[in-house]
Amino acid sequence: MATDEHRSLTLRDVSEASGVSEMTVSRVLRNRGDVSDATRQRVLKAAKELGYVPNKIAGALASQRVNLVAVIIPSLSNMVFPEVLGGISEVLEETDLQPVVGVTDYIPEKEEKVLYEMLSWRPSGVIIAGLEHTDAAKAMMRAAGIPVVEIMDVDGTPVDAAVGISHRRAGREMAKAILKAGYRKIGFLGTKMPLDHRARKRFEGFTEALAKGGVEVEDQEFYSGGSALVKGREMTEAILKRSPELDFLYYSNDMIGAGGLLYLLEQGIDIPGQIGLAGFNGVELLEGLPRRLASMDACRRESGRQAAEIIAARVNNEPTENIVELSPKIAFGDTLKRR
Amino acid sequence: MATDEHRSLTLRDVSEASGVSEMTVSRVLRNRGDVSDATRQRVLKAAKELGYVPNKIAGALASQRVNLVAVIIPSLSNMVFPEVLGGISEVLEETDLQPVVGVTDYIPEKEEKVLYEMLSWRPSGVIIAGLEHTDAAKAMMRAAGIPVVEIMDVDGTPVDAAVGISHRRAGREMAKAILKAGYRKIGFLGTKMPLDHRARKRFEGFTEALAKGGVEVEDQEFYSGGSALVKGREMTEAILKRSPELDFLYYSNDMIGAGGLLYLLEQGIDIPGQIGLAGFNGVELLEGLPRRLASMDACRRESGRQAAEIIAARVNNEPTENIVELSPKIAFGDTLKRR
DNA sequence: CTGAAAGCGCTAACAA
DNA sequence: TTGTTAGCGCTTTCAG
Repeated sequence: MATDEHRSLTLRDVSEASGVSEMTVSRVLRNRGDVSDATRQRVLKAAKELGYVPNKIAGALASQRVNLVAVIIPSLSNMVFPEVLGGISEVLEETDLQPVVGVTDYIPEKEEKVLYEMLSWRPSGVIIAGLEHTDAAKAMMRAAGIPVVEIMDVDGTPVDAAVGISHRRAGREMAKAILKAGYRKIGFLGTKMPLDHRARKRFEGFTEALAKGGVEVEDQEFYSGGSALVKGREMTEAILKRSPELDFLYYSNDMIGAGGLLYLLEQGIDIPGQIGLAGFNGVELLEGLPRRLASMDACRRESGRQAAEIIAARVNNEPTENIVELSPKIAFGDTLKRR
Repeated sequence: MATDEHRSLTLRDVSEASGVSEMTVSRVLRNRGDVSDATRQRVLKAAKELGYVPNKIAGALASQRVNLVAVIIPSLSNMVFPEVLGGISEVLEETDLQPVVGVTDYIPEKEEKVLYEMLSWRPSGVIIAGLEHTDAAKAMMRAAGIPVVEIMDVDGTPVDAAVGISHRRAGREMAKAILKAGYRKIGFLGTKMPLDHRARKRFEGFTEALAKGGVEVEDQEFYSGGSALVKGREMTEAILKRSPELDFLYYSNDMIGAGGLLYLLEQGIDIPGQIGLAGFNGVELLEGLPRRLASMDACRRESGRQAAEIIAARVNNEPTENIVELSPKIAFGDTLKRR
């Protein structure tokens, strides 16, 4: 009584079942080359009846082609990244390429590891968030000899190509809008995340533009972990207790901004008269709040789309732009006075 | 002047650079078998200097082992699924297995395609959301000869193993709690999604338990697409305009429930006195709203964890439970009277 | 239109 | 401790 050790079906099984050579079976299954309709039908029938699933590992090794695109992002729970992914999928679905996602949790070492792991499957391209990577990671990407698109930031030098917004500029423009609206006592609330380079760059652009207007950030508040909505409330309460003179609060993301907004409304504070608010990201999720928070769209979906398009073009040896800067627009909502 | 056609480094390159046989290089790189410390160092040095990244495709073909676990879920934008993924990663990180995510958009044909695509890479296991799949998909999973865990639902017959909550029971328990609190005129608001089997089962359990109490759902309202928060507002307004006698609204997810809550608070309606509310999922994101919506935890993270544990055990030929039913608890929050 | 032969880059199994 | 040999399942290439 032999143990029925499991073994996947192979081309050979289909070949034997259909009485056609492995080579021809392979051709049928890939729609390559000319095959008579009669044999094609026989092969298809046999493959279906057996329940044959081709082995891409063997196929990839033989053909030296892998239809995978490595997509490396910091987090899935941020809502921002699933949207980027949506843009990527949308475009890749029209090609024979497939995205494969890796998550870094904003940790450089983990990014390096994920990248290594993914490159070892020899993907056709890499889409990776941000321009900041370890030297080893950059070296790997350069050495891989495949198209690499860094997304969601263009403030820096990409390994190969980049698509995204300038966070420095985003910070500057929000600062200008705030000054123009007449606010002068400005507080900043954000994540305690030295590794979120994009948030840092926004802050830098923000303070720079304020400085040009002769204004400084009066007070700051940082958090990490926990429910962003709750943290937004708590931080807002804390910063206003400490600095009641503030007339504007700039939040590093919409979620904490929304928490702050809800808190201030409950306190009966006049928004945007007494205090103005703005966040960042243009999170659709927040439509439906009592007031629309001022924000700035980070062009997430579009970043994904364009990155995927660059990969797809490069895979076909078509020329592409190397740096695509997208322009986020300010949404004034109901929490930032318009001028 | 030869064109510098790109070619990945191979074991052979490392072998030549270090003067050690390919086999030994392979051993060093995989930490397998005994290798003298001297040669190990030489190999490591050579590999690092060259920037060698192993080719997992060849490795997998030769060893017939792939350390990938296919994870197939309906959507990434639902917040629910990233949390499941979190649980999976958490457990798999302690093994040498790696999750690979595929998304189906709730479309059975797409699920079938994604599954086929992933199985063709010969993963070590499959974790897939739900118990409803096309016959072809079920056949593929059975034929794959690898552990398969269906998650987030146990109302049905799994192909192999299942981990999750009973949505029928969840619906029943919420209905009982509502009746016990004294509400009698009940409205239901949900997604227009014939393919969301879990929402359907909750609804079935819900009406069943109401019926036992001699109560029927008085009115219903469905939506599709758009911002859930906004839809929650709109639907709530619509259903109450049509059926002002309602004293309880059961939402099929927390997001639309939150929209409804915000709307009703703005209308100055007494919650949970005049109208009670409940959602489903226990979304952390919503903490921080003016009131906490009554809800029911779907044990998302835990489902992910346990599914991953089953896969990991099976890969090592260890025995496991086949069906794990998790028990969601009602969170009464501030919108459902307690009795 | 179809088939046979020769690998793709690595590892299992065995030999030294 | 190290090396040799023979594939893994498929596709490329070249011959019918």
